[in-house]
Amino acid sequence: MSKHHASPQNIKVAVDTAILRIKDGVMHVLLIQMKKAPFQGMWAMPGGLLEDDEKCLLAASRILTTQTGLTDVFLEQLATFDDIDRDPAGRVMSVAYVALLPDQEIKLHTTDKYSDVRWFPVKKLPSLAYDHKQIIKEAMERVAGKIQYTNIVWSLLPREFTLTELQQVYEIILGKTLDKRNFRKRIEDLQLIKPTGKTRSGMAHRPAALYQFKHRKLEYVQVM
Amino acid sequence: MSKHHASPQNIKVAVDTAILRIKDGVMHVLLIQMKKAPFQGMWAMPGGLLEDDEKCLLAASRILTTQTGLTDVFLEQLATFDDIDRDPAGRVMSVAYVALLPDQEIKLHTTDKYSDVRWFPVKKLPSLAYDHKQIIKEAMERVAGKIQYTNIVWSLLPREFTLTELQQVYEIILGKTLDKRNFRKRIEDLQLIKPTGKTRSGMAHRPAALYQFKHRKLEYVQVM
DNA sequence: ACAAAAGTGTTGTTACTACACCCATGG
DNA sequence: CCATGGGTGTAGTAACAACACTTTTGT
Repeated sequence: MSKHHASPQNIKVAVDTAILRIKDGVMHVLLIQMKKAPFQGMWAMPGGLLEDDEKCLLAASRILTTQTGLTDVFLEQLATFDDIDRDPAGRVMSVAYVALLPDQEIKLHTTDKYSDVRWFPVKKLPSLAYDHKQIIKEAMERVAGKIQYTNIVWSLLPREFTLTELQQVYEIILGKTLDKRNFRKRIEDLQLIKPTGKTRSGMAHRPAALYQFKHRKLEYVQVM
Repeated sequence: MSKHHASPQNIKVAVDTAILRIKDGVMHVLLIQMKKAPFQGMWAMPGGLLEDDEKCLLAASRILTTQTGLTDVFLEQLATFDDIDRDPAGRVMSVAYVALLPDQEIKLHTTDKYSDVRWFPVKKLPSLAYDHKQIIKEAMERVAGKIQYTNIVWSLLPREFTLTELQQVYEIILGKTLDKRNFRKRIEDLQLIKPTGKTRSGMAHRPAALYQFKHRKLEYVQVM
């Protein structure tokens, strides 16, 4: 309803982005190390206060591009976190976003705002500022849920990939192994991907056929 | 990350609640009619600006209680809506919530803030203020999705209910008819409900056995 | 006795699971 | 020729879909 009272609000709005990617067989999240008190030396998700004329999604996108240089990736709102004392500096609520990146070389852009930027396995997080531990947990739950009834897995894979790579993404996110033949049957039935005709050779085994997604945008399909 | 800049923000935060309930066989949403310009005479979801020391969930709960007098109902965050010009009076973002109520007599509390309060079928909405049409649409999608993989259906039913009433809730939300025998088999397998021993008589047909949910809180189960 | 909703089983079909061997390549 | 991961089919089982009649009550 957004009705206006006489008394002005004293609430600030920040946007934080959980930037997720699979690396070395486990899910990683991009964290920055903070320079200033009260969280000096601690790690946090990249984020910042929202500008007056900026949509949250745009702010999340800006944060993502600043840190990674990437633009065309999966990005969606997760939830808004507003515990009264989540920020010791005052009432700051965070509209959190989730970004999913393919497993590729990413040049991390360190800015002078932070003392460091790094990928951390989500299961081995350092001590985090604010309520970011909770936000990352919910981001993971969102991904694990959504990979089962949508095609978002495309966002975690490069344009061309092998069936084994596709299967590994599912195995990592769901935390269980899958039967190769049953998995391939399932994927074929869904008709989400098509062979590119190319193969990936150079390894000491039979070359794997490369596939690509027919559509690289969110669709709803019962995968598992 | 919630870092603080020198320039103060000029963004307000409101909380709006989509209060949903099944009535006369279709989903209804509670709307209030606005008194003031620029949306005078138009309808909107109840809501209001967030207080400085108030959590969003608490604000949503307060809104719900103010309008309906109810307290112990399903209430969860939906999403945050922040189109720059969603409110012509300035930058006001809305943290939207969804409330689900059982189909029972509800005394609506009209306050002098609004000129009217009413239930509207979600498929026959009047002209709505702000982006509330979109918010209600997303609320409905959330409910339709969540009823399939959780037990939230309890929130739309009274404490005691018949199997037919339970089935009707699914049929209304999913928008399709279900086979009675298959439905009952499914529900029995899930073990979410138990018979109360009582029956509902007084109608010109065989009395129906009454059931109740074992747990009236959110659980994850594949229902359909 | 009639109308109206409650309650109840079986069968065919489809989807899922479990499982093992040959293939193509690089070293 | 050996090591490595790529690629493929079948059979048994479990889940799901389709379907119709009898029961109990109120009028």
